[in-house]
Amino acid sequence: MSTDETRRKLLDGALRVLVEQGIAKTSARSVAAAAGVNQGLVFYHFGSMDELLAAACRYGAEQRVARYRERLGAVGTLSELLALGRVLHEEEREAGQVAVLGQLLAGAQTHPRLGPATAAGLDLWIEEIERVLRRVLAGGPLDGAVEPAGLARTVAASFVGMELYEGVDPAGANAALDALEQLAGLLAALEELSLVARGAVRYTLRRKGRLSREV
Amino acid sequence: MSTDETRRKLLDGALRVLVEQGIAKTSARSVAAAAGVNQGLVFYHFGSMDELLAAACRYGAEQRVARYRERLGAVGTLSELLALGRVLHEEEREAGQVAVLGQLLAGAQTHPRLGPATAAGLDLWIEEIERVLRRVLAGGPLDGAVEPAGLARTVAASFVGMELYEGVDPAGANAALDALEQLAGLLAALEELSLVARGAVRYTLRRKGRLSREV
DNA sequence: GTCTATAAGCAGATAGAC
DNA sequence: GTCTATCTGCTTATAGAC
Repeated sequence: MSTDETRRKLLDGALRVLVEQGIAKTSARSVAAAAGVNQGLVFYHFGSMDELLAAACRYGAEQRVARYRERLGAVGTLSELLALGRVLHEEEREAGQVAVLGQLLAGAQTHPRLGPATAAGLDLWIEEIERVLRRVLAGGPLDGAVEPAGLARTVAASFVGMELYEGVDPAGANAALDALEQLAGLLAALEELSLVARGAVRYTLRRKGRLSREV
Repeated sequence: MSTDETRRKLLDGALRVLVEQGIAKTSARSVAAAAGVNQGLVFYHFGSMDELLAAACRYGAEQRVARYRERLGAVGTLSELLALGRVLHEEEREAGQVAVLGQLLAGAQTHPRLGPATAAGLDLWIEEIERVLRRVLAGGPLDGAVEPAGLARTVAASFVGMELYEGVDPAGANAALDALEQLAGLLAALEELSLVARGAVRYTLRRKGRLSREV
């Protein structure tokens, strides 16, 4: 069998075990079994379990982000971004892929090699989110008031937290997402304010921002 | 030694190992060593590791929530809540206690007994947050537009995600928190809008809400 | 590149002395 | 209630045949 094919099988197997059993049960044996290859090949191809997990993290994040790149690129308004967010959440929850990032984030505390790899995987998501946010916020009342780079990181981290929360309390997570939708809807609504109201809001936000910088 | 004292030592030991080594390295042996007691006592007092972890989760959450209950009760405005949130984040990050919830959330997928216990631990936080939100949002422009119960869950889940993110990218987490602060500051500023602007905003939000319910 | 076999060690959990 | 000793099974990782 070709090197690439076995490597790919192991990476897919690692992601599947992470999704189905969590980081605690993700061992060289369980991954090899899921991949349908011999256990020793984990170490032949990746050297250690840490390296396999790090590679799987990158591999999985690339796959998922590529899956949404086109749809994210088509987003032009905050409302559209919001709608895509809910779709994305449903699809990722079903596939269990965002929870994998949570598993790896938790495991990163023990496996030091895993920290940078997980951060890199998250960065792939953050990069896409930031690009969309920059486009969507431009010209609106939030333009200049919120840093897109930071907001993208907030969104990504919250998303991961939400997926982990969903694992222990699906009803609670649903209520949380509804509230988030309401909140984001309010922001989107701000963009449709009448001109006079918008002017007053912008004035107040600016004054507020200056004050808070002085304090 | 009394039953209670040994139990408490084991609970404290479990939390310490969870903070310092993560769920993956939290074993009966490591916890007993941290607690300074014999390994067999884990099973005498708790029956299994799952039960010990579940009990430690509740125990830790109760401790931490009690620590902030008074300060949370003194919060009267969104700005004050925001300021306390940042303080709370700093203190919890230092103690590593919120990351413990992340560790347990990740582990809950494998240890089924851990799921409900972790959800219960999170609920202690959510309950406090919800109470404050209800008080702070009352009368403001967001009153009636966002469900406090759902928003409290969003805040809690995002907080956990943020703590896990901080573990792999402290600079990124800091940028994320700054953006969150900007965003929350904008919401707080909305409460200080002039009367005419506030009326326009409320009108727009109501119309928007009705529309989105129709769609 | 892939296989089997195995080393060395840690896991959860229990039995029985004290 | 606490201790030691131990069972069983799983872990990462390697050596060496094919």
